[in-house]
Amino acid sequence: MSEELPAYAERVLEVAERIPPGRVMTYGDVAEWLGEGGPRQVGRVMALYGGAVPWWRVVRTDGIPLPGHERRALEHYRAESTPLRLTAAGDPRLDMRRARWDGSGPQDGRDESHT
DNA sequence: AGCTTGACCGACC
DNA sequence: TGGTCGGCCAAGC
Repeated sequence: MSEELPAYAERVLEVAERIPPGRVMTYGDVAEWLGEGGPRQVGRVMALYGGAVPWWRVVRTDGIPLPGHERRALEHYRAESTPLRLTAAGDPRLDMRRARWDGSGPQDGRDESHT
């Protein structure tokens, strides 16, 4: 029989669902936490099957909202109180320093050092 | 078997 | 802040 969902993809989605609200992980973080594959592989999985999980919590390291879904993503970020930051150009980007979640330990740490 | 592409990343300027 | 470059790994052609 054939698997509709590759085992690797299943693991990636599992991690994505594990990310607590108000927090995000980068593609690279997911790959590293998973211990296999790379950012691009994670990105591929998200592109294909990401619709079934909180895809807006998996982002690029630069914190730029997913192109093409910015509106949807920003709505979620606002609802989850995800740390955002406004650029000089006025573009909303994720405040990665505060929003990034390494996946280890409890989901806190939104307050560390200031600026 | 070789080249291109992609929901990437880090270094550099 | 933003553009370029090299590296990365798997899928498609």
